Amino acid sequence: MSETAVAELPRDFDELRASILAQRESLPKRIAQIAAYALDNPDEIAFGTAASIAVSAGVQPSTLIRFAQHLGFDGFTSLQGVFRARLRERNSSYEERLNTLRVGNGAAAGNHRILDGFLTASRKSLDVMSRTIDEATLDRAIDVLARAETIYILARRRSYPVASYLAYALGKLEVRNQMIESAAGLDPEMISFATPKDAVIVISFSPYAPATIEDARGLSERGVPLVAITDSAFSPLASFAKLWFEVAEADFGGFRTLASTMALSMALAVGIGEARRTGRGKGRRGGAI
Amino acid sequence: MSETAVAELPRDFDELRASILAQRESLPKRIAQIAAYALDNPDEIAFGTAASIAVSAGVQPSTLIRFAQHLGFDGFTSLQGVFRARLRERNSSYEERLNTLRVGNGAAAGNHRILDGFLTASRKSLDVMSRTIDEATLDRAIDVLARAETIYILARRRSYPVASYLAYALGKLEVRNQMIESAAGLDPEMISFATPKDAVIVISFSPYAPATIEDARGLSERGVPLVAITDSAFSPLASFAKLWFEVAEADFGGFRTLASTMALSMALAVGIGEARRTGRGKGRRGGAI
DNA sequence: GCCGGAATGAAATAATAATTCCAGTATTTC
DNA sequence: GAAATACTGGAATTATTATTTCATTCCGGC
Repeated sequence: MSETAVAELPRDFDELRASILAQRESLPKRIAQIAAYALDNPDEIAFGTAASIAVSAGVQPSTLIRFAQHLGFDGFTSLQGVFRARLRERNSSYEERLNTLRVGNGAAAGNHRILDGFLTASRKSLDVMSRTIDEATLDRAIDVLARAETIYILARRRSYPVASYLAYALGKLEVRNQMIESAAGLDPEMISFATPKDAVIVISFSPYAPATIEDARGLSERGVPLVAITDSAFSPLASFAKLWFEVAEADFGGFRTLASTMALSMALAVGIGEARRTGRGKGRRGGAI
Repeated sequence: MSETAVAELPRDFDELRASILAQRESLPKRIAQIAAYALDNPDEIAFGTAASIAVSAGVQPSTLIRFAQHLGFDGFTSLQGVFRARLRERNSSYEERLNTLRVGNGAAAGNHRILDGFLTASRKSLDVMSRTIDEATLDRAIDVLARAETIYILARRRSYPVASYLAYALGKLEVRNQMIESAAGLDPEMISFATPKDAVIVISFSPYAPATIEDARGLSERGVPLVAITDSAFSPLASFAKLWFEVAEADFGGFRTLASTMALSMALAVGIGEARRTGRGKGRRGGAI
């Protein structure tokens, strides 16, 4: 009953692990059994019910509760919370930081905070892309684009900077490309030049520029291969582009970064360049699909 | 009540995702709302309870169950199972990937390696900026720019995407700005409008675009305050800009990233917006459209 | 070999969460 | 424009799951 030197309760998984290891000698047999099981099968603890875990670890449910209480928790549920937090933590370590970096507060360090916010948001975007990018899509996109006679680039508003970078990089790599800009009002003619032998890179994020969507749809209907970069499976682009990347950019103060979109674009450009140089995409059809 | 042709139920997350996408057009409003939420916050679904998810997605718990049934599951619990399975699997595959990245630095698939290179280079650039940015310069630059009647933006070639982003962001923030583009050949006139009451953001990296340097020099000589973003103290811009940032972008395969330049630009834009809103930038708030 | 205290197992209970039901409201169809 | 149908919100109900309780067993000291 009395606080038998339970110290403080572990707040995260590492602390919990350390706590278990520290007292493993002095634990009762069944508790030790659960402790070993927990460290070996953390996912089971995170997802299972007290009963199911008990069965698979060969103890009674009540033992699980006693185990949790031994560690200083008030029940199985809060112990389980730590195991779950461990799984989500991989994703959300930046969230916390971004939340503490609100734009408005703190007059003195305000500007530095803002920069810090964008740096953090950019890093987060990059990390998310590291984890979620689909290699197969990347390979196929580069394959399709490397085969194209002319690559049309279609992006407006917030995505326009990416388009201009792509045009620059592809130009440097001597890949023929054509930006479709809205300024001059020549878009319809430009678009009419595109054939199924060409390809389009289209970039648009919510709220989608209507002109971009319509142009993309038109091109798609005429059989021009489309590679889209967009932000969700619900994007209109996702519905009619054969190949599309989902890019989740973090934001700060309502302004989303372009960090991972940019990195992806650079990779596309260089990948296309490589494919052309090594002949992977030239006239040879029937490679990888 | 009868089995209304619900097809087969998704066994893993990818199938589930595909299933959602396939019918997204025909889903009822609230169901679609949950569908979007689920694809955006899969972790919430994996760990939350029906009630907690319902609150955070802004629907009723019963809607969640209807959503699950729409997809062919017999209830929320079995739907949740798919989200949990994904989390377990993703976890192991993420660790796998990290390992292969460390090990097979050269042998890995070409295109993925390229993307990875740009992601890494971008991260590195951000880290460098975190460490080296000069707060005082940032504060002063934002102060100067917030006072300007019109902000002129001057950047070409590789830096042009940054300029176009700045123009977009400042526009959003209702800060009057004017890009100086080379295309139309109107630059001289545009530049002639600038007065010491305005300010210029000029961005250029080695090899510096001659036109940018000349324009910047001209503006500087006419007393227009200059804020420069460039890559070294030896840059010509550093010599005649009162305020300048040194930005060291990492590169991959000879292509430098724009990650930290972009982050800095976003911070400048938002910082200017903040300064205007809070009146820090003198009294000229009416200057914007 | 017996006693006291901790540890354990098993079942009862309390808490929590999923599901169902129904009334009211939109939306479609004829 | 009316009827039918589908959708939604909210509370009631049922199921599941964590926790508590208590009788029993185990184990070291006298």
